[in-house]
Amino acid sequence: MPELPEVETIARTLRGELGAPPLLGRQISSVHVLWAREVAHPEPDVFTQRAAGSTVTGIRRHGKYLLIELQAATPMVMAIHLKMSGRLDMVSAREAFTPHARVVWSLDDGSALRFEDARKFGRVWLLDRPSALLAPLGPDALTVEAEVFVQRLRSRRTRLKTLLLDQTFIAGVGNIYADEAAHRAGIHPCRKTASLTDSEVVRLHQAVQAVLCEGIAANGASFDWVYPGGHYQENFWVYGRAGQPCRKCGAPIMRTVLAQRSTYYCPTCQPLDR
DNA sequence: GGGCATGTTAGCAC
DNA sequence: TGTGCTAACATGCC
Repeated sequence: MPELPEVETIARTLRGELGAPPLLGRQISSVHVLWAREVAHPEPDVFTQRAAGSTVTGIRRHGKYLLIELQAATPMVMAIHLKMSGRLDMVSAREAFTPHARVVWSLDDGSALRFEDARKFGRVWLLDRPSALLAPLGPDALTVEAEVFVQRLRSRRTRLKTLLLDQTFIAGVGNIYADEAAHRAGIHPCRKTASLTDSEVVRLHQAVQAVLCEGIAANGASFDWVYPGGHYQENFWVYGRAGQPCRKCGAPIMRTVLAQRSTYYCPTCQPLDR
């Protein structure tokens, strides 16, 4: 599921802002690492021992990373990246140990936080501070200022779609929101950054933040078997709509492959030459 | 069985 | 040094 709006929705859920019982304020009584080979850093013994007994004092997000602040003898941060198929859910202790559960945090009220990940790409880290982990990332896509966005874009020479997916440019945009933002801005995803006019770059910045905000307002997008909950998929203008009419101009949406990812665009609303 | 998948990264070529 | 391409990670769905 996880691009910025989906991770933001999880953060809000775990803070208790969407009505569900919060993780915020709970104490972790024990940790169970169920896929020992890779999922947790540091190694499971150290991870479980250090996290047990700590209390959740904050839940933040940068790009696609969820950051859970823990208070113990020394403060720590648990960073979680869901990659392609990870999910995080508050469940009862009884429901916690499902076939794809990779890490389970048992909590002081008898509930549990469960990290499920069918494809095993997701990772969790327990850190004194997350600065080294986050250092390569660009500013968060939701809050990056227009001037910073323009300045960073002007220092890159690549195609628009490649740039939007590059987490060192801005952090949080993935394949869906990249295509939706490019369509909203009326810019072909294959355009070279150097060819973009100043007004196009400003439009792109606004489009990125608009589609991310809409995604958050819809509690994210969900489709196929991975993630239930959000409904932004009902509002896609291009993603996954190859052959269907553009909701703006009626021309059939095209699919191509760019930066090794499926890329959807409207050939009329997003002309390549200008 | 083949193709596809909301993500990232190492290795290599230019 | 920056950019781009491929393969790899591991699994499930259609």
